[in-house]
Amino acid sequence: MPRLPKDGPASGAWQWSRTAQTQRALLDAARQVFTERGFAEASIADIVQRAGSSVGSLYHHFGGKSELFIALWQEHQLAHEEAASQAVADARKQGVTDPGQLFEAGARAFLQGSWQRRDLALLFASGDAPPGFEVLRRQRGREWIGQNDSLLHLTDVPEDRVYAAILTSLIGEGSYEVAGARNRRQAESVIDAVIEYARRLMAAGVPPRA
Amino acid sequence: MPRLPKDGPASGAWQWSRTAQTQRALLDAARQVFTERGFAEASIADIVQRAGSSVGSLYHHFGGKSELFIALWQEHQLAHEEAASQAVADARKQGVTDPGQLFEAGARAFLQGSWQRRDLALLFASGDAPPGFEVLRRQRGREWIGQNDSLLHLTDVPEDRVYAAILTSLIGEGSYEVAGARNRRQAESVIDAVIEYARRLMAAGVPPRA
DNA sequence: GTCTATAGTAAGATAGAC
DNA sequence: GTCTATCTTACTATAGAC
Repeated sequence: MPRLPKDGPASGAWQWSRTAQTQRALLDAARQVFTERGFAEASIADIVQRAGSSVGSLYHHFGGKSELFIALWQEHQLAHEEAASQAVADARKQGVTDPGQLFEAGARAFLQGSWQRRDLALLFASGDAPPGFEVLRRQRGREWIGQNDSLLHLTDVPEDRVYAAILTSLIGEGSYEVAGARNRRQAESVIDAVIEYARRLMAAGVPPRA
Repeated sequence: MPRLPKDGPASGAWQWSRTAQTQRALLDAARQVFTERGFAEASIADIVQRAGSSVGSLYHHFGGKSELFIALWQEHQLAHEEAASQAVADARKQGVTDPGQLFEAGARAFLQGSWQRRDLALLFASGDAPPGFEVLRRQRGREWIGQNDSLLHLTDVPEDRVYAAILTSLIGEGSYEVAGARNRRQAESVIDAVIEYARRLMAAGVPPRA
């Protein structure tokens, strides 16, 4: 089923590179197939078929099934984090200075993003992912906590790692439960609960050292 | 390389079934290979070779690579939970009645188990596992919380699920960090930190409902 | 530089003899 | 119950058209 060359760039309005189009088509198809069937069950053939592309193309642009999955995650993650950063910036503009409240604003925006784009949030929290993905998630989560909760000067000592890891997994688990909510109202209720737990955790800072 | 039938149950002392021996050999080999190379990278051929068994035997007893992995996890999990239950029972005998303190005793025993058997704890927290494993973990974690923290009557409403999920992932992440500690002293220090965070989380019970 | 078609390879799964 | 031989699937690599 070859594409028709007739349908090419007629009106000079868009000379978007062919590359960008192909990558977008593959990412969109990947989103469909991965969210429907999970990572392991998804087949490359299925993805490229829906994208109207080819196996070789996928390997050319992304390097493989795993890398395509990770690219999809990075896109999702970026949207999440931008929303959170924006929310923090807005709060700052309105005069909020308390780090706890700023973190809360960011976390709330982050979790609301999990409700929009539920499909992806559930996928990435399902554990059905390529080898090494969990490591990436942990790294990213730790970096994110480090940025947002700038009050804490997190180092590489285990006690700090535990704090960051637990805050991250709290947000992560919350994200999963939000995505699984039945309706918007329920999602908001879950978000409130998650924020409350985060507040408790941060209340007294890191525990005293030896 | 066929096994010699000569070496059978000579002195009637042990009539352990052949089945039990084979399963043990496969589980032991699986522990070695999975902890060394992870789930995805591990090959069935490698496992059966180290076990002195065969591919067909593995499929006969366990059903496949994934099921073998899960059987290994269940064994590990059982040991963890028995240690925790024992610790709770001991605390009760010594007159402790406060649910928070009882939970703490169980959680501490659980985390100490992650330090012994570090290899398995790291494996199961690495995310490199068969499809569906994450679902099993969540289920088991939720059941465990439900048993141990009997003060809370957890139901299936999202707010309760969040609480259970977060407490579970707190213990899970803690378990991972404990297993990655450099020495016993450091592990104890991490355990203290995790217990402290759990205490904060449980301090005020579940959040108020609408 | 971009993509298609196709062959190669590795490994998990299965069937059937013993 | 155990094991070998075989099958199937899907990732990987490559040659060459446009």
